[in-house]
Amino acid sequence: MPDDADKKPSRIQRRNRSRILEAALDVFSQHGYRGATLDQIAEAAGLSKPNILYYFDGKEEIHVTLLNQLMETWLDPLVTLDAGGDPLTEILNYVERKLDMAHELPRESRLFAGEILQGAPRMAPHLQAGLQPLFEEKCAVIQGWMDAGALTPVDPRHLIFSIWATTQHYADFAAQVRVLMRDDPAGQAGAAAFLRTLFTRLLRP
Amino acid sequence: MPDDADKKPSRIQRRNRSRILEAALDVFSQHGYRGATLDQIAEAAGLSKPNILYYFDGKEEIHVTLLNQLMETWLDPLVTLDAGGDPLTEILNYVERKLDMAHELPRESRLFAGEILQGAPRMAPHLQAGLQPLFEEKCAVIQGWMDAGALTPVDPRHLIFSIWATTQHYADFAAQVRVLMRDDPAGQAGAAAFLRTLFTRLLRP
DNA sequence: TCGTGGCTTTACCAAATGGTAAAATTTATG
DNA sequence: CATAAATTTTACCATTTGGTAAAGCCACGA
Repeated sequence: MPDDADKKPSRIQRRNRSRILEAALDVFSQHGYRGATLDQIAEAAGLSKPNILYYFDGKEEIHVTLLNQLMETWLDPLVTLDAGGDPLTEILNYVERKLDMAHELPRESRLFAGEILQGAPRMAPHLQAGLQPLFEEKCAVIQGWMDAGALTPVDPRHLIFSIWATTQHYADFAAQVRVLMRDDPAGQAGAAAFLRTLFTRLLRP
Repeated sequence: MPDDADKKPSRIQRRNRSRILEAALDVFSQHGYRGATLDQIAEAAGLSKPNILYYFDGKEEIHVTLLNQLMETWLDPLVTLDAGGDPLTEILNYVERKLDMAHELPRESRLFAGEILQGAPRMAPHLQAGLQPLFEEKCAVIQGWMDAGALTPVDPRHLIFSIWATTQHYADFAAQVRVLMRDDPAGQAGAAAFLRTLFTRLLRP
């Protein structure tokens, strides 16, 4: 059993586990947890279903593993928001990084969105333990900037929500955006410019 | 067969069909299309599974019916955006109505979000035929306001996306918002105030 | 009261799906 | 090379699930 946590994984184990996770990201993000099947994941990974169950204890473990890995990547832009930097620049850089992620990692964004949409049944602990402390830390940083008069005072919590919502929208609602933008190739740059304006005008004192 | 479109439905038919749709909204919005089962819907509706299939041809027809009904409600606030009104007031009223809907009809919001998230497999035609023309009409209205100098000029398409994203976020990501707001009872009013500030500062010339 | 047609239940079914046992095969190791 | 360990395949299985057939029930008009 490669699931034993005490031994270091072999070359084959690392390769196959990452193949499985890559395939599972595709399938889960497109069909949701329940909509994804082990057969689909197996085919996308180029492995047999029992072979997949040799590497993971079950469908749920694959999903949870994916979600855990995702949390790091996902929170990284917020982690790097620097209390010592220029306030408005820091916020605008955060927005830009989140928007880049929506464009570069749409599957991850949709996987996350699907999980939250259904009430975070397999992620509630991670939200509580991983996201909440970081969120409150950065809210305090932003509140400090506002108290110092460096930013227009607004509720930092809703500010962060609005950044998440507006950036992730381009990944999570891509099907809708595609229809309404009629494949405008300047769409991505347009979104960046719009959001820069939006948050600059909100926050510049 | 009550599915025949030529006869007017009986009292019982109307009652049971609406029971089924109400139950299905609960179940589909919570578990997604594939995650929902006819048994769950049947139990929630207080009917037997074959009885449900007496009123609807199958699972997919229930889902599509729900989506079709939803479209009207969903687009109504945008429909009522009035080219003759005061531009900023019209936009802020639109934001407010969308936010109210997110709070009052979260199941509908999540049903819609889930469908788009998975690429709108059962809704693409409706987006094209129902949403797109309305979207472009209202974009033109907003563009007109901007050209007249009544609003700060920004891309109206991204403006509308940002309104959808920020308002629906409170319904679609409620599980996350709940954790991070720690059940702050002033949360709803806070969101309304924040969004009013956000879009006022963006758009007021 | 007796049909008749609309509605509901009972008893199923075939396919899909998550998962397992164990044989077969490949890979690493002495 | 020989042997043990790791990996993969083959052949299954039990449950769930969307759906159906047909018998039974019930309200209502003649």
